[in-house]
Parts: sequence; C-alpha cells; structure tokens
Amino acid sequence: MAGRNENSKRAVLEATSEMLSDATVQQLSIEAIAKRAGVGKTTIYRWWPNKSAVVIDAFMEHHLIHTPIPDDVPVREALVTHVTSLVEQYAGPGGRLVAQLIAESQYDEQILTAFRERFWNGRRAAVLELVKRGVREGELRDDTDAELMVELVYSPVYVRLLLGYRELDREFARAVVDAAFAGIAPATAKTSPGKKRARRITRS
Amino acid sequence: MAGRNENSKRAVLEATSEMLSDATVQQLSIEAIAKRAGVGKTTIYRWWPNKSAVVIDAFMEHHLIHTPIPDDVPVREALVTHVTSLVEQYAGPGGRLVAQLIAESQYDEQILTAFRERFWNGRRAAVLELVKRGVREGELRDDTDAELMVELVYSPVYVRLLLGYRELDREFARAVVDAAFAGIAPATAKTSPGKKRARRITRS
Amino acid sequence: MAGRNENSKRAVLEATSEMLSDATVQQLSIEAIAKRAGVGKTTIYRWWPNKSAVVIDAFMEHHLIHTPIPDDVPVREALVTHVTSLVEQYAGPGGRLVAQLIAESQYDEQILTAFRERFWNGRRAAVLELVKRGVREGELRDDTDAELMVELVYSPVYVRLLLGYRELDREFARAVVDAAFAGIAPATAKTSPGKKRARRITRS
Amino acid sequence: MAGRNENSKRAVLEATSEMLSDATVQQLSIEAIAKRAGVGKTTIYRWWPNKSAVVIDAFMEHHLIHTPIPDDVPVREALVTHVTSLVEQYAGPGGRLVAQLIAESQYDEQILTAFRERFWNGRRAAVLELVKRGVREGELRDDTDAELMVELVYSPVYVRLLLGYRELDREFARAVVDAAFAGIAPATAKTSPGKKRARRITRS
DNA sequence: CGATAAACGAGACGGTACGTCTGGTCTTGTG
DNA sequence: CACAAGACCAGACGTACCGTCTCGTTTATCG
Repeated sequence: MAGRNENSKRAVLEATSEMLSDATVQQLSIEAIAKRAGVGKTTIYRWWPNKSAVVIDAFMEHHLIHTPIPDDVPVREALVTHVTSLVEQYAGPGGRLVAQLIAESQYDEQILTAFRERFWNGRRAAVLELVKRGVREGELRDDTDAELMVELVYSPVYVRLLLGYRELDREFARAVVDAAFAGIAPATAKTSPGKKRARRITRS
Repeated sequence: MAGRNENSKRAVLEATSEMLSDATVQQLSIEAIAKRAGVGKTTIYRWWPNKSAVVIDAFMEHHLIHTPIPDDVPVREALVTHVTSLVEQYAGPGGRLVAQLIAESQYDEQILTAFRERFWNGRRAAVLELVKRGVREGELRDDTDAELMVELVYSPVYVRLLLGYRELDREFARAVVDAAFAGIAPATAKTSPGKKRARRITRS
Repeated sequence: MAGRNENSKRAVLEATSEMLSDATVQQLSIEAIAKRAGVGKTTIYRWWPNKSAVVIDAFMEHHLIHTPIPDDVPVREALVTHVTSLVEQYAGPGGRLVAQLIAESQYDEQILTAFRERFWNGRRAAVLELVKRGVREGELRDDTDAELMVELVYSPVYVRLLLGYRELDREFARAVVDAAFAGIAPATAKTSPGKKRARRITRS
Repeated sequence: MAGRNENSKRAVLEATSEMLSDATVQQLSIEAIAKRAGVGKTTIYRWWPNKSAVVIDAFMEHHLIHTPIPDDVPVREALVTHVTSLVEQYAGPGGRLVAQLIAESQYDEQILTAFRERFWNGRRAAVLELVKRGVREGELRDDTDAELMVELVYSPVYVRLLLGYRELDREFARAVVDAAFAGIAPATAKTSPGKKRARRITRS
C-alpha cells in the first residue's frame, strides 16, 4: 500500500499559501495550485474535498493566528490583550483570508464546520476559561452567561472584518471589551433594569 | 433609453428573485437568469456590473426586510422589538440570502458598498435615532457611544447568521439588547469601572 | 441569431490539417486543435460531434484524393488508370490518414457512415458507371455483377493499405484489375466453371 | 526467485476476454482489467507492452477462429468451404473484435505485426498450400500468382468486415472465390486478353 | 529448511485530455 | 434600430486513465 506522500501535501499547502498573498480564495483554482505545486490535480482531489478545504489547511499551517491570553492580570485586561492582538492580526492580510473563509462557508456546510471547529471553538474555549476565572475571582457576576460573553466580545470584531464598517484597531478592541463588561445604561439607574438585567443576561 | 428596457429590467429582477428561492447566489448564473427572463445576456450586462448587483436589486424589490422600531415605548423595549423582528426574518430564507450577499461582498468592493448602504446604514440610522431619543429621555447616559451601540446590537446577530454558531431566536435578541444595556460586571462593584466605564465606552 | 463564424470553422480545419501531417488521429486532441486554431473548445464541440468528424472534414478540404477515370479508353484500361492513381495516393501520407479513419470507424458508427458516404460511395458510383459502359460496349459480360466488381477492385487496395501486407504500387494496381477481369482458372478449362461462373458471379 | 505466477496471467486474459463481450477495445482500460482480474497494474505492464497486446492474447486464447480447409475436394470447393466458415465467424462477435484489432494496428506497428503473424500468415499459408495443390492437380494454371490469390480471396471479406459495406454471408464467400477463379470478361472473348491475362496475372 | 529476492496486490504519484460549464464580449437577424 | 438570441474565446471544473513508482506481502527456489 502506497500511503500518503508528505512531500505532495506540503507542496500543495505551500503553493496555496503563497498564492493566497496575491489572490482571493475565489480567484485561486485547483488547477493553478496543482501547477504551482508541481502536483497532479488528482492528488489534490484525493486528499481534499474542495478548494476551501485546501485553503483552510494552508491557512492553519502558515498563517496561524496567535492570540495570547495572559493569566496573571485581571480578566478584563486579559480579554483586552487578547482581543487587541486578534484585532491587530485581522487588520493584516490574515484578516482578509479569514473573511473569505467565512464567505466560502456560506456555500459549503463542511467549510463552515471546519471553520467553527478550527477557529471559533479554540477562541471560545479560551474565553470560557477566562470567564470561569473571572467568576471565581469575583471579577464577574456568578450568573454571567459565558457563551453570550464569547459572542459579545468576538462578534463586533468579525462584523468589522467582514463589512469593513469601521477600522479594526486597538481602540475598538478595548471599547468592545469594556462594553461587554459594562453596559451603557445610566450608572445611577435604580429602576427595574438593574434586577432584570441580571436575570436576562443569564441564559439557560 | 427606450421604454422597452423597463420590461427587461423587471423581468430580470423577477427571474432572479424566483431562482433565488431554490439556489444560492453562487449557483445562479447570468446565463440562467437571462434565459429564464427571456432576455439577452447583453441586456443584463448593460444594466448591472455583475451577478451580485442583480441579486441585491432583486432582493431589495422582493424580499425586503421590515423591522419596525416603535417610538412609544422605552428605548430598550423598542430595540428589543426591533432586533427580535430582525432575528426572526434572518432565521428564515431571507437570512440565507443576506449571508450570501455578505459572502459575495468579500470578493467585490462594490457589493460591499452596496450592501452597507442599503442594509446596514438604514438600520444604523434608525438605531442612532433611537439612541438619541434614549439620551434625551434619560434612558441612556449622555456619553453613550451611539455607533458602538449599533455594532454591539447587530454584530452578534450577523455572526450567528453567518456562522450558525447558535440559534437565531427571540431569546437571543433580548439577551443581546440587555447585554448592550447592562454589561456583566458585578452590580455591586464600587471600583473604578464605574467611572472608567463611562470614559472607555465613549469613542472619540 | 448569431450564425456560424466561417473564420472559426476554417481555422479549426486548417489547424487540424496541419497537425495531421505530424501526428496520428489518435494523437490529436480537441484541446490541442482548439489551441492551435485560437478557438474555444466549445466552438469545436458546437459544430462537430467528435474528433474524427473534424478530421474527416479537414481531410475532405485539404487532402482530397482525385482519381480520374478516363472515358475514352477501354474500360479495363480506364480502371487500371483509376486504381493506379488511387494506389499512388494511398501510398503517400494521405493513405495513412485514410487508414486511421477506417480505424476510427470501428468505434463510431457515424464515422463509418461518413467514411462510406464521402469516400467509398463516390468511387463506387464511378466504377458502377464504368461497368455499365463496359457492358454496353461489349467489353464486359451482360451479367457482370457490378457491385461485386467494385469490391474486387478496391478491397485488395484497402487491405494492403491497412495491413501493410505488401507494397502499394502500380504493379499491384494492374494485377488487381487484371484479376478482376480474368480469373485464374486454366484458360483451357472446359468444365462447368464456364457456365457456373456466369451464374455465380451474378448477384441477386 | 518468486517465479511467474501463471494465475495472474490467466486471470488477466480471462478478465479481458469477459470484458470484451460488452466493450470495445477502446473502451477497455488497463486499470479496469487489473481491477476485474484482481491484479496489480504493474503485473500487466510487466508481461504485456500495452492494451492491444493483452487483447490479442486474450483473443487467441478464447475466441480463436477455426477455418478448416478440406483436402479431399477440388481446390475451388475447398476454398469456398474455408472462406464460408471464415465469413460466418466474422459475422459474429469475433468479427467485431478482429476489426478493432486492425483498427488498433493503425496506431501501433507492433500490434500490426502481431496481427499479421497470428491471423493473416496462418490463413495465407493455408491458401498458398492449397494453390500449390491446385497447380499440381491441374485445377489452376501453372503461373498462378499465389500471393495475389491470397489477397483476392481475403480482401473483400476484410473490407466488408471493416466497412460493413454489405452483408458478410455465404453467398458472398462463394461469389468471391468464384470471381477469383473466373474473372468477368466475356467468355467468348478470343482476343488478346486470354494471353495477356496470363501474363498480367503473374507477378514477379 | 530458512533466507532471499522476484513477483505480487494495492494504490499514490505527475500528467494529459476529456466533455461541460460559465464568464464576459461580439455579431447578427428580426420584430 | 434595439435587443433576443446566441456564437465567440478563454479557461476551470471534476473524472478517467495513463505509465511509473513505492510499498509491504507472499512464495518458491537454492544455498
């Protein structure tokens, strides 16, 4: 039995990676990747179901985004650090690629799944951990909805990435984290919201 | 331009609209639209720069999403109503289409612009107005960052739409609005956050 | 309606014709023809069902074989002249091509039909005419089976062409015609063959 | 040493033989043969240079055509018997295969050689023998061109096989042999043809 | 009788070409 | 005389096989 040739795999991912710096995912073609990698098209189709799968793998190998979460500072600051570095990386070429992967996901359930598993879930887990610490150390309310927290913190980043609505910068990162921690109702409000808020924000 | 072409235009948009109920934007082809509309390909290219532009127009004509914002209830409730109806519409077939338009936007600046102008800005303006009212009526702090508010409220909706991370439902709509209004730090906190929060959340 | 572009057609046939001088029909590819002709593959597939059809057309336009049949000499001599010139042309590059067309015919009924109609039937008709004259002028027996005559005269030529069994030359052309006219039984034979022959050779 | 595995060889030929009843030589692929035979492609390439070689071997083993030539009847009748049985076999599925082998021969000199050696030469030798007997026993003229005889008798059969010009049947077999023995000039002719014929028909 | 080297099955590899599809442009005949 | 109809060039799609090339795994002498 033959077994997979690691050289081919590497060549494909490398070629893809290189080409992605000049072209969009849509512009890439399996044919061009194969030619650039010096590999038969069949070899690509043998190991990947489609173009986006190749792109995801290439991205994971060469463009991996590292977003450290310090654990020796208050949770809020740790989050700011984390989101800031995420934002900074998404502001570069890697961001365009991630946006395109999300685009491809709209047409292929498998890409969507892969994207969620390889990008979203990793970060989500880190934030969940962080929230747990925050609760433990009293920095967050006991009934904090951690999952919602994940979405509150990341969603604006992804929307800016996708819609280019406004700049992806550190200011923005801090504002988002602050908002997630604070809310914007008048600090003096003594009305029901105070209580309701706690209830509402908790998700089953 | 001859009167004749209004018919063609309408036929194209109608054909596109019909076909979109069975197919993704990617699956549509100018060729197929032309055939179904009984129109020459040239005619389409004369009036629209590309497929996505046709789709946007078709969507605006036939699938328009209405998300009322009541003005006789507290801002927070008005927002909940608004986001809830948005979420409900995005949970249906219209949502899939919007997601695909965002996807197409990643590959064409013009689509992105069109999308922002026709979808995002409309809602954004409504929310800005609402925030203004909230400030005026004392329901929101004077220094509320209205633009940030827009993002805080909509982003999680779009991210769930695109990543299908969790269900798009009314629970979620309310939770998101509540979060935007509240924040999740301990209610009893007397620390700096109180003041810092105000400063931080304000954007220059 | 658009209507066929004569330039494209000509370019395809010319390219095919040129390439056929260096390559076998099997070695030709639609892709290569399209490239050489500066034409889209689609255009070829639009007008011809397959490679062999293109080759037949190209051959008819550029390599056509002319085999005159004089009508002012005895039928036998006219036939010798005709077969000789056929043989001489088949001995050249045109012969290889005809052989390959017969080969292709084994895999495609349409090619076979086209081949018979465009090559075989033309010659056959000429020989039938000739036989008619021969009978009229008393050079051939009244009951001559003209169709059989066609086969007797051409078959050995085609078999030598295909099997390369022996040289295709003028000697051979004359021998074949003579044989068709003569037979090889002893001239002195007084046996039944004389009569039977007449009956047998006539086909219903 | 491992030694050649006769099982593999047999399996390949058997698989080929079976597949040939449903498919043309062109449609067969080494890959399919290997799979059907439960054999590695390498094994096939080790023992045969190409597809046609496998087909020839398979044909020789399973579809061999037997065409008896009786030696106790006049040569003419013996020939009729022989050609009749040849014609009858070629009218069946074996004929299609032989035609395809001739087709393949146009693209590969080795196939042509193999075909001539294994099919043509055998029959040719038998006919040569027969002609020798005919001359010895006075049934044929001394100067009979035996090689030409071979071609005269077989060519029409092969041409009908390849071009499907008309039916391959016993009528035809007899007509061809008669023609070879007789010629078609008027029986009463006392002119030169009688002598010329003899001269002409003799080949150096 | 156990080592050893061939031939073996499996199947991955770099390639070529297939026939189809769509994109975006150009051409033509018709209503 | 505008426009539907559709032909045009271009080139990617995903598939089928090509002939070569490892891979372990039989096997079947021969040392």
